[in-house]
Formats: sequence, structure tokens, C-alpha cells
Amino acid sequence: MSNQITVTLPDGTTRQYDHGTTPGQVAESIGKRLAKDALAAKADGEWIDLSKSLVSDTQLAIVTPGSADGREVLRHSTAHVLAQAVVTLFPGAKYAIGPAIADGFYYDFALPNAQTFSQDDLAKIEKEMQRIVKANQKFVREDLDFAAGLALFNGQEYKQEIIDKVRGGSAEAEDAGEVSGDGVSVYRNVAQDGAATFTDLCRGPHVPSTSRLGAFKLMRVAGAYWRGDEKAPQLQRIYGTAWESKQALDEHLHRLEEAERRDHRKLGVELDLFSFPDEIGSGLAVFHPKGGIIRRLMEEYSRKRHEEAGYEFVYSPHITKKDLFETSGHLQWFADGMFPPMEVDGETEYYLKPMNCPFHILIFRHRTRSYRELPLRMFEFGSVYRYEKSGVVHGLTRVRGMTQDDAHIFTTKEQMADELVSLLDFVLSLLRDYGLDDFYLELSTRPEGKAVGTQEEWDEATAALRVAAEGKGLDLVMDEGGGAFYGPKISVQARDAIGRTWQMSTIQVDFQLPQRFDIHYIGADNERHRPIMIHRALFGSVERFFGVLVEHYAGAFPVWLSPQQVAVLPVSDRHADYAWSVVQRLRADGVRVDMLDSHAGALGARIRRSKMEKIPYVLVVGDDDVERDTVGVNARGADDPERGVTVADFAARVAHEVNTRA
RNA sequence: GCCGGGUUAGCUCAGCUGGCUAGAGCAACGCACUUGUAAUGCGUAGGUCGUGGGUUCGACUCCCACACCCGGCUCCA
Repeated sequence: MSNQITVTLPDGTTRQYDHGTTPGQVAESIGKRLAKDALAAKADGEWIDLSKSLVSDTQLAIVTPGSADGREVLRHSTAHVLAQAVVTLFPGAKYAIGPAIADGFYYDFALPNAQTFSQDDLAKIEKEMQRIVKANQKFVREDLDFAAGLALFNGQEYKQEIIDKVRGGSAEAEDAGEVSGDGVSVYRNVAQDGAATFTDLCRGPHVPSTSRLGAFKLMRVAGAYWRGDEKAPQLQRIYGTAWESKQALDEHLHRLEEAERRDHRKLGVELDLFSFPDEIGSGLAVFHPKGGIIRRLMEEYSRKRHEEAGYEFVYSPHITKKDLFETSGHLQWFADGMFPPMEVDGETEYYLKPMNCPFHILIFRHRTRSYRELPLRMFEFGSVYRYEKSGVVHGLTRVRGMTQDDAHIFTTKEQMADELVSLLDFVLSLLRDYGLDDFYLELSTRPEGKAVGTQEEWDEATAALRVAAEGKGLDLVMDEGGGAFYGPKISVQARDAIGRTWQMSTIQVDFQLPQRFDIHYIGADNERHRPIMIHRALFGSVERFFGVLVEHYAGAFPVWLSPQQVAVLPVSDRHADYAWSVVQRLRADGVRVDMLDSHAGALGARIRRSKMEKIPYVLVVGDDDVERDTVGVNARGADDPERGVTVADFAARVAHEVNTRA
């Protein structure tokens, strides 16, 4: 047996080392800089500490701070520092789990006597964390058998529960990121004088010492259920963010500010687009005139495209008798999401509709259908009401009353695959017209224990969706068990201007409702056949899509959607008549334009105000313009105004931008 | 629904441990100014302090309930 091992680095080069060499020593041998930067390592894809001995030939990657892996390690280590700080400052605190997450980390705690953390506590904890970082404590790994682990965490019931789960072979517990292998591993934080300060159950790896951390910030405290179970005890979760440098942290905080600046709830108020009057109730929006223009244009364009794509338009009422939702299965499967019934005429119960599908089925069933009619596509901007739990309503993206751009397609089994392919094309093309162009797809499969229909039916539907999705060349992510009770679905996820993803369109195959309603069509063979239904909404809901567009555009809607496209500003009152003539000429061309004259203040103030309202074009007209029949064009986002543009040229420019939805 | 934090003028916010007529900036309105590319000046008006109870000589302030909002959890278009 050789005393040498071969280490293969990510760039493919190989090096020989003594048996038992650590990744830290490997880094050292490669370069001082790398040794200094190294946080942890990956050996054959497995996370390990820098201090772990290598005993066989290995593919080794040294993990450094700027990488995604490096951030994960330092966030996880920062979570340990948070736990140590809390345990120090709040004697008797129980600590549960503390993983790295996107942009940061969290740690869940249970404080004695049901105490809760306050904002002031966060500042104190942060200070203690900085002290720990300065103290340069080492992270030292130790592997224990189960019994020793349980003894070590005597009094820490959450840790003991995790150890029990692991001993029972539960993969779920391993996913918690805490433990691994035949026994459990723990990490001790050891101070410079050798004293152990804090021990946590953990799979690792960790940075060599706390001095490698520091660019972090505690963000907020929130309640969180132990193991994510609504019935389990509720813990106090502290969220933090952590980065490899102060600069990276500042950039992250800046991105958060940018997201806040775009928040549709804030912009909705500032731009006078919509509101949620308390008098109406939680999650119920009203659209103001400016928001109404945007919404109307969104809907009109959608109608036009649907008409071209072969959809027929239908309408249905907002309430219906109970029986309909019993037939559909909604009262069995979706009752929690429905408003309570109202009693009418003694004992008849009526429900607000949470979905439109049963109505469209009744339209289909109204007379005998021929195979020649299929695929039959019924479209409706259908207003539905869902009883969302009080804690979940959120601006326009999660409401209790919404309008879906809903359609149901009735197809034969043979047509289904082609229909799904062309449907997905249609969806993506329409979303692109609204300015979204970065997508990925998600395929949601059968929810265990909560689904109707046979496994074969689900498999068939899921396969058809998968084929359609894979034909698009977009990333496809699986969402196992995420389907609705009546069928699997594809959802289109869109990334907005600052990279956040939103669930937009959903396409669901449904074998169930056709059966429940016993609908059929007459085939070429003169026999009855069961059609398949496809449910689909492209905006998801008009409200949510509206909110997403507000954030995507940061309130600066493209010209075709802007509530006001142009403001005409006379330099002084003697230019007002001319300014008004410009307004009238543009209006005749269908431009949404208003004049803002001197009653609104000095020219500078009027320009500022128009800019704040994010109007795409501000036209300033003065002596030169009156004389030569021109306008001065100050375009949104442009550095310098353009002088002496003719009214006709300007009108053509606006028309072109509207037509191309630029 | 659960945990935590909130609610003062149209908007953003101040108002100390309970105590005199509750303040500011922006917006609105009026007057003056008549201006060539992001805030002219002066003045006026605007508040049942989220709602309802309670404690107190006295409540914007303390307590309770409810409504609504915010951050999470769970759930979801």
C-alpha cells in the first residue's frame, strides 16, 4: 500500500500527497492566497472540513468565500455563532435548527417561559455575535455514537429529537442539515484559551474559526413551527443575512432597498393605482382610474390574443347553489378555501365561487357535442372568491377576491398532446408581450392522500405535460406532490427585472371533472366518448399579474400600458393655447395626454411632478415651438430633452411604441 | 389560523414615564409670480389619534376585545 494519495483538483491537475494530508494542507501547498481564503472543501462532491484527513485518491475542491458553496458554509457557521450568542444571553434557551438559506441563514429557538425576541434583543445578539467573531473561536468537529449524542444534548429536546430521527434512519432529518452517518457529529466552538464555549449538533462543514465571519446582519424575528408542522410547538426564528465581505453585504442590503422601492403596494399608493379600503375587508382591492386604465388595457390585449387563438368567450355568475360544488368535488376537497355559505329561501345554500370550471362544464353539457367541435376553448375573466387565511393576504399577489383569465379546453384524448404544446407556445408568447421574457417551468405531480383519480390517469396526464414542457427548451423543475387534487400541472415561473421569480401561468390536465359531471361528445364512430379538460390561466389572476408588472417595471409602465402617456407643459400662460392644440391633436390620434399649466407651479416643478408620476413623455412648449409648430420632448429615462420635434413626428413615435408594445 | 410588530391629516412621520389649544414636511386650496427642462414665495384649510369597551379626577399614551396592515410559519393564483 502506497503512502501517497492522488488529489485531483477542479481544473483537472493532479498532485501527490502523503496519506492523511488535510484539505487545508493541500490549499497551503497550492498557494498562500488560497490557504488564507479556504473555508472548507468538497471531496468527491462531499462537504468536509479543512482539517479532515484525506485517506484515498480524491477529487478535491477547496471552497472559498465568493462562491455559492463558500457562502453556504459561512452562513451556516454564522448561524452557529447566532445560536451561541442567544444561548449566552438567554440562559435556558433551547436551540432547534439553523441552516443556511438563500442570502442568509436562520436559527429557531424556544426561550424559557415563552419569552419572545424583540428588535432590541436583535441588536444585543448581534453585538454578542461580533464579540464571538472577534474572539477567534475554532470550530472543532467531533463524532459521537448515538448514546453519547443524546447524553450531550441532555435538556435540549429538539436536538435529541433530531438524533432519534437519524437513528431511526429518517432521511428527512438528514435534510435538516444537522447530522450524518452512523452516529452524529457535533461541532464545538473552542476559545483561544482552549475553553469550549458552545456545542451544536451539526453535519458540517464549518469555517476553521469565527474570525472568518463578520459580514452579517440580523434581519428579523418571526414565529416558525417546529418541523414546519402547524400542530407542533411554535418557535422563535431569527433571520439573518451573511456575506463574504462588508461590500457584498452592503450590495445585498441595497438590493433589498431596490425591491422595497418597487413594492407594488407602495407604488400602488404613490401612483394612485389601487387600494384596499378597510371598509371592504382584507384582501379585497379596488382599482382607481389610473390602475383601471392599465388593467383594462391588459385585459383587452389578452382578449384579442385569445380570440385569435380560437377561444370563445363565456360568462358565469359569482354564486351558485351548493350542489354544483358537491358534484365538482370542491366542497370535499377545497372547502377550507371557500367562504362560508349563505342561506337563501329557507334551506338552499349558495356559495361564492372559488373557481370557474364547473360553470364552463355546464355550458359544455348544455347540448350534445360533436368531435368536430373539439378542441373547444371557453374563456372567461372570471371573478372568484377564496377564503384565504388571515395571515396570508399580501397586496395584490394574494387576495380574497380576484379575477382569473381562466379558460377550459375540452379535447379528445388524441388531441391533448398537440393542444398542450400549442398552448404552452401561446402562454409564453403572451407573457413576452407584457414584457416578461425569462422563464422556467415547474411540473407538479400527484399530491399523496389528497387526490382523486387513479394512478394510471395521473401518470398519463403527467407524461403529456412533461412532453409539452420539454419541447420548449426551458428549464424544467419537478414539484413532487404539488399538483391540485384533480390533476397535475405545469406552472410557468417568470423572473422579473431584478431577478425575482413569480408563479404566473398554470396549465392543468383534468381527467376527473369530466367524469364527475359525466360529460361526453359524439365521436366519428357515432359513439359517446369522454373529453379531457385542460384548465389554464395565463396571468394566474389579473390582480397578481398587475402587481407583478408594477414591480417588474418599478411603476414605469411601457407606453402602451401607461395610464397617462404624455404631459404637455406650456412654458408660460401665453403658450397655453398652443399647448392645448397639441393635446387635442394627440388625443385625436388616441394618445392619453393631458396639459399641466402654470397653476401647478414653475416649469421645473411641473417637470418634476410629471417625472415622479413616471409619465413616459413630458412635452415642453414655448415661443420657439409656437412659432414652428414643434414640441420639446423630455422622454422618461433620457438624459437630455430633444428640442424642435414636430407634432406629427412625435405622434408617430408614440404610435409606433404602442403598436410594438415597446 | 399561529407567533411577533404596528395603526396619529390624502402621503411620510414627531408627540418623553397619563396632564393645558395634538405638531412638521409633502400633497390640496387661495393669492402673488409667467418662468425653456426634476421642488418660487406667502397664506388657508385639513385630525371622532383604527373601532368598541374598561381603568383613572383626567387616556393619543395603560388594559381587554375586534378590524385592518407589516414580517414570518402553515397554505397558495
